[in-house]
Amino acid sequence: MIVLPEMVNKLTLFSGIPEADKKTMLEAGHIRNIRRGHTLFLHGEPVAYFYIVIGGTIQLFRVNQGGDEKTISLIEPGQTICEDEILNASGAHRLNAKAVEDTVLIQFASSWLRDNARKYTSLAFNLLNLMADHSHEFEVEAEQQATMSAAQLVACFLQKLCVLHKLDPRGYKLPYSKTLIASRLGMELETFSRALTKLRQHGITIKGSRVSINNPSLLRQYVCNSCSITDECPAYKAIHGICVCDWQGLPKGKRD
Amino acid sequence: MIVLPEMVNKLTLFSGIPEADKKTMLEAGHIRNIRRGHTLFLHGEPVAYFYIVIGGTIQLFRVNQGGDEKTISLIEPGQTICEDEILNASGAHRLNAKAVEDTVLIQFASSWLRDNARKYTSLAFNLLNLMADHSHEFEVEAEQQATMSAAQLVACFLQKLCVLHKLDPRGYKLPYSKTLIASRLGMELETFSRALTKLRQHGITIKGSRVSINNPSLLRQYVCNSCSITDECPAYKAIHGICVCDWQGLPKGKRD
DNA sequence: CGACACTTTGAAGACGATCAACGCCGGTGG
DNA sequence: CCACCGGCGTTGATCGTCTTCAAAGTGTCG
Repeated sequence: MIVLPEMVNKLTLFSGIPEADKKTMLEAGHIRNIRRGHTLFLHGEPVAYFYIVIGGTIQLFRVNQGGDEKTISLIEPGQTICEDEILNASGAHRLNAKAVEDTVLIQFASSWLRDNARKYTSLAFNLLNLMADHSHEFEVEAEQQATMSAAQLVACFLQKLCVLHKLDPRGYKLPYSKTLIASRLGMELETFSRALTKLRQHGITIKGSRVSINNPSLLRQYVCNSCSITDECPAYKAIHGICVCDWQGLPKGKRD
Repeated sequence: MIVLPEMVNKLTLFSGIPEADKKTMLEAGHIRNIRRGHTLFLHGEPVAYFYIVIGGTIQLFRVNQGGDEKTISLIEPGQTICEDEILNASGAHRLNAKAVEDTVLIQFASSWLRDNARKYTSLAFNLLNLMADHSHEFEVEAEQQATMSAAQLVACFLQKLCVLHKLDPRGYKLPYSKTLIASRLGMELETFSRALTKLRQHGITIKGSRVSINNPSLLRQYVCNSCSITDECPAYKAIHGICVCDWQGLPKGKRD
């Protein structure tokens, strides 16, 4: 018998399902360990499993013609992988996945997800919720990529890191390599590095992998100015706790 | 009593639901006409309805600080609006929507969607499918935006237009203004215009709103070279019929 | 201590955005 | 019928930002 970590039981994905049923459901899962740098699956392979990350980090990425990786997202403990690919008709992985560090996950046959979503309305609903949130995050990110400068993107990333990982903004360590972060932000390593330099003038200092955000105005809750209706942007706040969409510490199009 | 267009009955969204039940469900809808240029809803307003477009086109867009619009997507007959916002917890619109041309849609109270998804497993499943597809399309688009040059994006757009609207590539009329297309592709009108000029050298001619694609190699079914596994990219083909991800007629980084 | 991965810095070039001017066209009003 | 206007698209010039290539610097782990 497998002892599932307590956190899996508490996932909102399984909320609304009777405890007994949940227990049975989760017993179908198998623990899997992926060594740092090893591959979980590749683009084009058939979609066989649904995964829940328990420890470590999984990188989802594409490889373009030139051979370099573009990171789509980084999956952390408590998050899931492949729900969309399973629920989609295509049947093949659309991304590559590998472990950034030694990673532990639980895997379920993909039919497990489909069958249980059919059986438990709550699960189907939680999945709908999850996917709606994802696609919203994606929209926001796409807009930011298009609108903001490299330095702004980096600043937002560092801020979000604090909020989501509950780090102390006064001084924390980057959880990933700079190369990985640059790839995650869709920029070249050199651009990322130069962005860090610029941020020093705005109260964000980075030495090695040690970050500290000293500009107090970067730490309070933001109110979104870019909304067309009111001064507040509840949608953003609901998801991120902060409203990063209007971080304007670095006006665009201005020389240093 | 409202006479619903036949097409609504055939939507895959409602597949698997008994005809009688479907009929009752759909009778809850109200026809709504939106005049060209008029607004359907604004960012920040509460999410009140689920919409199915029957005729015309709805533009979903954001307005950024500078005041100009960034088009997120163009919704055509047979497509739906707001399913994600309804299934998401936030409760407020995250986008603006207006009619590009005179548009007809059916609207349902947002609770209608939630309740019926709870009642009919098939509907919940079809929604999951739909959203999984959307998020995939989004991923592809985000990648293309990041990878391809303006000219490549335009070429792909024109190609897709042929496929999705079943137009004759030898000569067809742009269904939208160039300003709108440019906004949809995330570029300035000037950039779009210059891209059209470049495409002439590659067998795509545009005069006014008349397009013709003369380069035969741009018309056959594409096989994806950028996949890491095989020569074929079933995921792309499944969705688009063509694999636009490897359109390389215009090598990047080369001067004209 | 040396090897190697990772990061920084510099210089040059490509690309798209922006600003400005102009051309084209359809509509309106005198 | 003509003059004027506004919406829309094109073209040119300039400028900022990011990428690319190249080389040097830093850190870590055997």
